Amino acid sequence: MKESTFKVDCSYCPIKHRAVCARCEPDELEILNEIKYYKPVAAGETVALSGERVDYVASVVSGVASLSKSLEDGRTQMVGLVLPSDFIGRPGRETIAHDVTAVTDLTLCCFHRKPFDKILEELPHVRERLLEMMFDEMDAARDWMLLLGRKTAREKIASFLVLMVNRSTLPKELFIAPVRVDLPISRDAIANFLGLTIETVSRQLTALRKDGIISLEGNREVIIPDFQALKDEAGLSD
Amino acid sequence: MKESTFKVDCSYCPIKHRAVCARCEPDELEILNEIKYYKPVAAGETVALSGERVDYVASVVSGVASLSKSLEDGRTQMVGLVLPSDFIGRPGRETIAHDVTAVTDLTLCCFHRKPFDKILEELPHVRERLLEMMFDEMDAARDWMLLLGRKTAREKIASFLVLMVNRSTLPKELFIAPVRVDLPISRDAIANFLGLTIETVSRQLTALRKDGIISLEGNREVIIPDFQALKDEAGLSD
DNA sequence: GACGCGCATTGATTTACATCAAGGAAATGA
DNA sequence: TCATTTCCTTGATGTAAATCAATGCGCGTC
Repeated sequence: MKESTFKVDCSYCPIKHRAVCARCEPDELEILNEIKYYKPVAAGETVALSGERVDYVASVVSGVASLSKSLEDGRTQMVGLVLPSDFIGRPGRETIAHDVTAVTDLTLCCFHRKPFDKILEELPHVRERLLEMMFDEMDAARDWMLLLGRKTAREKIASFLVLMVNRSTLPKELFIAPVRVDLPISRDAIANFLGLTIETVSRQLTALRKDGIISLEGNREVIIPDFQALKDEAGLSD
Repeated sequence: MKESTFKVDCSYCPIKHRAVCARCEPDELEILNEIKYYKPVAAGETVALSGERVDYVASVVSGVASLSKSLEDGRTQMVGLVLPSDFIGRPGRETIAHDVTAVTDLTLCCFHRKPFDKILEELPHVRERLLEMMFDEMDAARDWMLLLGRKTAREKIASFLVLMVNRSTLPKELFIAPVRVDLPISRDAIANFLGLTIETVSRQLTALRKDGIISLEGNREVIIPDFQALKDEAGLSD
């Protein structure tokens, strides 16, 4: 099966200010451009499986992907939510230790792994930016550990909504109530993200609704009349 | 209060093969050496607090430290266990987002932060190694998220013991049963690490003992007659 | 329009772990 | 030596979330 892949010019790239290439000079972009190709992935499709060989690393240009790990009996935990500009893959290693799945339709800006490893040695701006992104990801992971280990179901849901708002809304928009967010993932995926069951997610969402903290429009849209009230429910620290 | 700090020659450094400086050439070590100082920290002391300014980054030469985050009401989650050769701090940023505490007496090999940031730009081997260490830490964090979100108390305890064995025992020694481990942290710290209470930790340890998976000698030493049996209890994947 | 299918909600019940409450054992110190 | 403290274990009880089990709702298909 031939994969449909193609190349695109960087100048109109929507993630050029945040992705791993954000700090690059034009000549550096030119070098990256030579090992790059775009790759669409349909919602629901597997991008890579744990332990599997992957011969590229990539930036997410558009769409949402999830990183997850499972126990043999099927219990699954999402260990990362990958949004546009985020980086997928591990340079210098052929395999990854988690599954990567397209949650929505996805556009990846892929770099062949071996030449990318070489570029990492040669282009300081790529390496610098990647290191910074890893530190940010590590901080987010630590916040998530606090959530998974110590927060109640209600706090988990509230934290999740706060995260969704922060990642999809400009800071200044937060002052214009009500805030609206479109949830990018299903109840089931939220449950896997928060270390809960789908039933608990559903119950806590309706509980927050009954308490007037949020209101729901359809299954995917959440309206938040008072963002501070929601943050208070989240136990702070995100 | 004057801090007691001092400098030490790198050639006998016990962590020189794994720390952030592991890939350095002699001339690079020389440069690092100029901004470095040793710093002892007593068990129980705080190394740094969340949000606080820290003017150094450091490698742990000996001892164990913990990274933790708390909610306002006191619930605490350990988000990292820092062992010898591990790196503490965030280059390029003045503050960190978690508390760092000395679990045992600690020896830190500190680098003044600002010159270290500069060195990171200039010495590719440091940057390279740091990036690799961050990826490893990220993988470990993801394993931990799976544990926190989806494992039972018994699996958590077993996973913790497996981790302790893997970090303190050479692979080939695992074939010589029984394996012995010294737990570096108290029950209370284990509870904070695993997202449990101290009582549950205690109960699960005695349950594993009664089932013949482990035996306990004093409060800190664990003997594992059959390491594979313990791994089976851990739900695999560590 | 009726059927099936995939998601989400809601209710009843169970259970794993937390919380509350006592004690025991080893370390520290007068 | 006996307090005192610190750390750990064990037991009784409570509870938050899981599990089990219907039911509802939108949506595409025949």
